[in-house]
Amino acid sequence: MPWLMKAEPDSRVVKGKDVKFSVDDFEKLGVSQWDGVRNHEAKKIMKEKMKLGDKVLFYHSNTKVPGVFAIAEVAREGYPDYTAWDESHPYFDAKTSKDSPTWFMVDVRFIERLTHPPTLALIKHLASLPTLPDEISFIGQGGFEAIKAMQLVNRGRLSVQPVEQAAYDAVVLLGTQGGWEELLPKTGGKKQAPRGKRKADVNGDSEAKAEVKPQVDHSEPLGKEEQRKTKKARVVKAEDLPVPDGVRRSKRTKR
DNA sequence: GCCAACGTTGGC
DNA sequence: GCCAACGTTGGC
Repeated sequence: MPWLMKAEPDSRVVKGKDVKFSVDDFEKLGVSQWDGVRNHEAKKIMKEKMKLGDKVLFYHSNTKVPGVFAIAEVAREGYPDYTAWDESHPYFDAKTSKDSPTWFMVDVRFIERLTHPPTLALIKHLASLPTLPDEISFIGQGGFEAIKAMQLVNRGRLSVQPVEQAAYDAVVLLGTQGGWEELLPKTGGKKQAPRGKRKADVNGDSEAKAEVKPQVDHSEPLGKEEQRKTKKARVVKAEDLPVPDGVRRSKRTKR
């Protein structure tokens, strides 16, 4: 089964380290570890569901133009995300032990860029249409329906999510063929549908991009622990495994 | 076990 | 930078 994985292409500093990972970074790296995911549902997918060779839509999130920028594939199946044990790491989790790892990751291999990266705006727009537009009839009715059902549209916050084969095929076709640009409302238009008010929504105004997000203090022995942290995937090169001598091979800061 | 408060995600 | 959505926490 294909998957969609989100990464943040813009710089964002966590615990003094930049956690950005863009399609450019990915292409240069070739194979990346998908570490830093701190959400149990996403973890479960990586630990148990993703299989060698499965295709992946590489998605840019929390950025100016969110969308699918490349395709990739699973290069190594789930194994413990050791970054959770490194206290200097942005996504250190004091509650996990090496004896029973809580967090898992996979390795993902870059395959190729999409020449017409399907944007979230496009995907949402298509999802809102009653019928398949002629301009993109090449995705077929099945592809159209599958896009409507994408979790990306219906469930924004999961950073690793399953994608139906038909949706994967349609997104790749859109990204390869293009021809959908005119379908979108012109720039400047804020087109988002009004969102419903929740009765008791409190928002502690969290970050703005590029802001240094204070790392959660794990020093306290109490509580319900790790479950709360949902961190976006941050990725390091596969060769950058924990090595005894601590040789730093990557120029990207990590741990 | 319900549900209000809280904190994070992530689009805009 | 703002704030809706939504997962999680914790009081009761």
